[in-house]
Amino acid sequence: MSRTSTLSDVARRAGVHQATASRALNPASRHLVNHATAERVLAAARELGYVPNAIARGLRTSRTGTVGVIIPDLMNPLFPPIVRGIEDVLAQEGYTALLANTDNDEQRERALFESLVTRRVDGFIVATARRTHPLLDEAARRGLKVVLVYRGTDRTDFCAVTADDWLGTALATEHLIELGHRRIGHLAGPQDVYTGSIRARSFHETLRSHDQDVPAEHIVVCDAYSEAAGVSGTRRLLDRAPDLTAIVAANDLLALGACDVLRERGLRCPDRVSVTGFNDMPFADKFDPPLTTVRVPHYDLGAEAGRLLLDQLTRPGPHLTKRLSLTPTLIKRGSTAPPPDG
Amino acid sequence: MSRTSTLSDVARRAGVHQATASRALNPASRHLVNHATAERVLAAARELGYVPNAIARGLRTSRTGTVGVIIPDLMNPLFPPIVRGIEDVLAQEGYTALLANTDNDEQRERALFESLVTRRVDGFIVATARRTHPLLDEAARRGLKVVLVYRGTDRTDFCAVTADDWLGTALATEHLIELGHRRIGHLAGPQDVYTGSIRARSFHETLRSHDQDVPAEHIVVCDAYSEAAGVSGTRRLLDRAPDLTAIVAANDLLALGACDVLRERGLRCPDRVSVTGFNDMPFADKFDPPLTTVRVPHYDLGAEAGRLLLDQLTRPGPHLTKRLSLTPTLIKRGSTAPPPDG
DNA sequence: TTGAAAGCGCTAACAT
DNA sequence: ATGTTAGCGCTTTCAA
Repeated sequence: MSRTSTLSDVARRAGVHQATASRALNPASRHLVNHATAERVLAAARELGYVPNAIARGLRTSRTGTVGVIIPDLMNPLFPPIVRGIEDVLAQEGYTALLANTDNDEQRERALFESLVTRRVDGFIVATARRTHPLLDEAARRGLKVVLVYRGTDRTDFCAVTADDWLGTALATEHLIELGHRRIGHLAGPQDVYTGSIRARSFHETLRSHDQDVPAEHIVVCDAYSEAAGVSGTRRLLDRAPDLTAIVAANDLLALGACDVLRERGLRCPDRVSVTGFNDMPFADKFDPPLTTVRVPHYDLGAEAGRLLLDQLTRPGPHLTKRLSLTPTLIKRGSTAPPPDG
Repeated sequence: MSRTSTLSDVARRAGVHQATASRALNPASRHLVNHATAERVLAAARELGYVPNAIARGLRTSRTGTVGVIIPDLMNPLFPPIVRGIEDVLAQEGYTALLANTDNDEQRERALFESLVTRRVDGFIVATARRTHPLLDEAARRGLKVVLVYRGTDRTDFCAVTADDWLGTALATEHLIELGHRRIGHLAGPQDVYTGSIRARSFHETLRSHDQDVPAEHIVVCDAYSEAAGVSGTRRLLDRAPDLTAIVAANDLLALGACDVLRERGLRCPDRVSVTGFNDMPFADKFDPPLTTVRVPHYDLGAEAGRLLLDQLTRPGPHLTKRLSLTPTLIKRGSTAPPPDG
């Protein structure tokens, strides 16, 4: 392998000036070049195996055609579809997503964010937002273009695409009420995360609006959206309120943890205790029992977030702050049934 | 927000020349600078919120500190842990992974590959390899640094980290033999993919070495590693060989498809037909029935691949082609049991 | 220990 | 329709 060829190599071979070669190679400026000349340049480029250098172009144009996508945890199966939605939409305009997986670790997140800023991404899509989040504050301070996806934040100056978490939780809770449950508990997500707090409030309000009391011991806050957190949360919940006949979990992983504990304590699901999840993660229908859950259009969440960001990137001038909320659906499966004493 | 500040802004504020500022800011060359001066520069940088421009640096040094990671399908839960392993190792040396998700689409793969080459990544980790693969040929022609992970290829000039697929399949097959099965079928993966072909051959050889015949109709080749492909593959398999008492699936998704068909046909698993998977994907233990499968150390696969690539990137001179194989383990769960006629 | 100067590969304003 | 020129922000010889 010799040195990789550059624009001026192509220009020389085509017998034109560098600038002409540049114009010919760039679809947007090709019309400025004589057709025959352009052909010659294209041919030369092909012959030399010329690959444009995005680094050099980025330095010159100060646009890199990249977008930083910050994800809390790629192992959580709800995020890959969001990523795919983002990628598909961005690709339509020639943008590439640079994925950053923070693993729910603030250190890591800072480092990755820094690295993306250093790489001069044109914008960010953030799925790690907490209700108050230093990272977002700094992004705003730096004037970066940011769109939130899946999780909102307390600030109102960011575009965001979220699921209607309030509605989703209400659907799950009302489903249980309709089945006849009167002692329903809630495995809440972390309360510094928007989804965690809004789902908890929706649970509470929905029960209240159906004239059910919500004793404090019926709500337990988990410290992460993971199966392990669901296990310890459910243990606490059942220790305090052993007579619950149903549990609304703030997401599927927590619900899975709940099922683990029910099994461990010999409380059959759904015969003795019903469980609902949230997200309809892949294979939720394959579990034992199949999980009743709230389906969120994750792909579309990603796609819409991508569109919102593209809007900011491609349209000049100031922008409205748009907040989009997509509607979830209740998926009834085997993990919910009427209460035993129903 | 004013313009983002550059090295010369920092230099001016610290009252030194740009070059000095550069040296001070760069850990590797900091020792060339008077300690007090360096402090001044650092302070100035902090005050200005200076963020080095990786684009400019990359243009100058022709090293971007990035690695392209090409994944067939992020929705397949086996890949996220591989990615995490890669990222963790690369991060140790300051490299960043740029993820490219091809969605098993060759067009997409070409486009993403092109885009990564254009972005001048320093190397590639490829998990999409087929046994013969134009992409790899071109990468070799261009002299790119490439390490394969999870899937090998027919070429012998690439470093690769794979699981011992032969052993894994043998473990699963022998487990069924030991349970007493005498009519075992195989849901093979795509035969143009290394894992698909080696697992199929291992299945075949393992049965032969236990003096079992392998009629052609006991092996069905699926055209993808997906649940849907598993469904249609299993239908074909059972249509041809309805008396099978066990199925070795080439991966978990195919196994899931097999279970779907068994359920649809009223053949209870494992009572009537046992099923094994491959990979031990997340939540495989939660399925109904819990899936007996072969656990592969995915994270370590990724980590080792990262190390191999780092080696090529950071050590000068020519390199040996290393091929690493990691050992899988059989995980026995509820989807396997003695045959009904046992 | 620091400064001067060149140049990585490209695009875009300006000139012809 | 094409060429000239300057410069994006940085690192790195070379010179002082």
